[in-house]
Amino acid sequence: MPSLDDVARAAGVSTATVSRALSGRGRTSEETRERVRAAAEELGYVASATASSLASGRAENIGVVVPLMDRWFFATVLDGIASVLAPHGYDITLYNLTDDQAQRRRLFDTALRRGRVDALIVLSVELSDAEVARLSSLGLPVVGLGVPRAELPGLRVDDTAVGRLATEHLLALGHRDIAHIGLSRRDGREALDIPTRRRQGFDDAVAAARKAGSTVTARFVEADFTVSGARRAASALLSEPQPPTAVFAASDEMAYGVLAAARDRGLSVPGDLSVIGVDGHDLAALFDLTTIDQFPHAQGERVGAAVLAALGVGGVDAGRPPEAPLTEASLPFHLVPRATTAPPS
Amino acid sequence: MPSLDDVARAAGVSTATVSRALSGRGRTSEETRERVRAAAEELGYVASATASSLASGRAENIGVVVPLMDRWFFATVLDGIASVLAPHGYDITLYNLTDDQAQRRRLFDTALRRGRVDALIVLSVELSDAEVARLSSLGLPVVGLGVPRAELPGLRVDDTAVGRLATEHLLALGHRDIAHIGLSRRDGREALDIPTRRRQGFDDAVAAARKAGSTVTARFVEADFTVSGARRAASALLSEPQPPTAVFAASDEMAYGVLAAARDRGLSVPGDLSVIGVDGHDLAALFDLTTIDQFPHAQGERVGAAVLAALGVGGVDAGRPPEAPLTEASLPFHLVPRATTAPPS
DNA sequence: CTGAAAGCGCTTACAG
DNA sequence: CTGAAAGCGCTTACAG
Repeated sequence: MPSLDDVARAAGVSTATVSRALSGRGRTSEETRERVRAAAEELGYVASATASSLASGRAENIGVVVPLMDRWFFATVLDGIASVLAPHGYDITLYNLTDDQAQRRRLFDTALRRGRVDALIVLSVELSDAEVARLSSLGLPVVGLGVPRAELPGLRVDDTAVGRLATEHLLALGHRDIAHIGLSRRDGREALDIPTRRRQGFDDAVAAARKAGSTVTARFVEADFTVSGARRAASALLSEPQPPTAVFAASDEMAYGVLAAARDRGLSVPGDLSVIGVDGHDLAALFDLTTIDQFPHAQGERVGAAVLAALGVGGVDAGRPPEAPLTEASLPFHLVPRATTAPPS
Repeated sequence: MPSLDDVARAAGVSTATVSRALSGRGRTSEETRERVRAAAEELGYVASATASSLASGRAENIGVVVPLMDRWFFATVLDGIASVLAPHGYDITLYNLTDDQAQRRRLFDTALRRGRVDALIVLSVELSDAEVARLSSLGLPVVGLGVPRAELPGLRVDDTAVGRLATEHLLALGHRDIAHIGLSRRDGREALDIPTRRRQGFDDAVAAARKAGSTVTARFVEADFTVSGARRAASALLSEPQPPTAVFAASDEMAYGVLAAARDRGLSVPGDLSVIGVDGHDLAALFDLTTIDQFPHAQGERVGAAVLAALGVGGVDAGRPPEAPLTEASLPFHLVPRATTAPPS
């Protein structure tokens, strides 16, 4: 691999000039720039990322902290992030955050503190106070996506509104016995996480319907965010003497589990049971699943653009203080009615 | 962020000693090592990744080249890779390889040549000769997974055998009119890519059955590797006057498309049509889909272990020349019979 | 606009 | 076992 010196020698200028000509930082005459470029091209020179970032303090690399890399949602968001970062020359390094405490310590105490990235994107993980403090002490721009922490600037969907919308859809169809399958943390602390917000929206919509005079039976069933978890929970629910006529599942994958449980028990959808999910999953159309699409790819693009803005990279947004638009729960979502929801028979 | 100097001062030793004590490279007295560790701990010191890699030539970072980051298969493989690399302190930087030529040039001519990674994992992408040459000129260990290139050491499944196994399963059930939905490149060049190999297996199995005296009708239908692509292709196929009694889809996601097409046309599965896929997809159990599982998570673990071995990291394998086991098509796969395949009625 | 030189924060022969 | 010193390959004030 050729070095800066090789290019300098070939072009007959100093290394300083080569650096300036190639990076575009600092002045260079048009003519010199051309000569340097030609020499670099000729030699196949590419600046060493590590030398460059040691000298400049810029890593041109963004860290992305993800839970569950193999989940469709995160993979899709990641694809969205990459699609906006790559054209600006930023690489992405991946940090997988699991529930394993030793691994989390390794991540927060070591991996993230090695100065490898210019900024961090954190995707819907729940962080302890100590972890949030760790993140702040990094001295880097950190942008969250769906992170339930007011301290971190971040983008998110208004998941309470999402839960409300899903529930209202079922109520509007005439359902009066509705179950919500999801998660809910009511451990004293202010619960801002996505599952709890969705459940809150469910509760709110039910309360509003009751206030308006409807008699609504509402149940909440806990299940983890997987197909099989929801399938088990739904199986139990549907074998009760008086099963609900509609289920709001907290994610599309959970909704698939509900569909499977209904099929297992010989219930027809939407004849015997209406089902609605959340996400806009890849296969939702295949299942004809009514869902609330939250455009995960676009979310990735937005959060990617947000870090670029925080770093002062790119177009008009450069340098703009990103706080204002970032702390809002402003990401779009949209009800997609399909064949798994209908009026109760 | 504290630096090496700070630690050296606090521990009352030279920076050289700190470096040795903390990295474990070179001799240090037990006592000094402890003192240095304590000082580092106390200060919260973590070595700068960029300075360290500039000085040592080791980046402790592995590049992973992926097509289609949002595909379940690749996300799962990636998760497997991360699970073996992270415990060894290796980070992962992601390089998304699309079909966009400009983007590919940027990747091969610049991004990969910046010296950011110690080794590269390349996941089932098809590379031009120039790109393979680029990869070799990097002077780094490169390990492929499902890359159809003899020049690159790599792991792969014997996809011809996979295609044969799927087809034999249908033949063994008694099907004599079988279609394969997939891809096949017959452009003169030796076609070693996964889709073509699977089709080759299909052809081989059919030929063998004929040789053994069976009268078999076999058709090949081209479709891209998506649910909707396969759905369209299957729709056309199933509306022919004499549709096949069984379909071998080249991936599980394609099989989902076939199931949807059958449902669209009111055909029952497996009553009117048997369907088999390949992958061992997340949702295959949900669909009761017969498939050939290829254990993608384990594939990721294997290829992760292979690069570690190539770098001489970790246990017994360190330094072992990885060529021999790596060029074989030795990754396991397994038929998982479920409810979408049965004898023809 | 261009160059000489210091410096980014580590690692590693080389001596002792 | 430990330290002084060179060096990894760039970038960037500072002069001119």
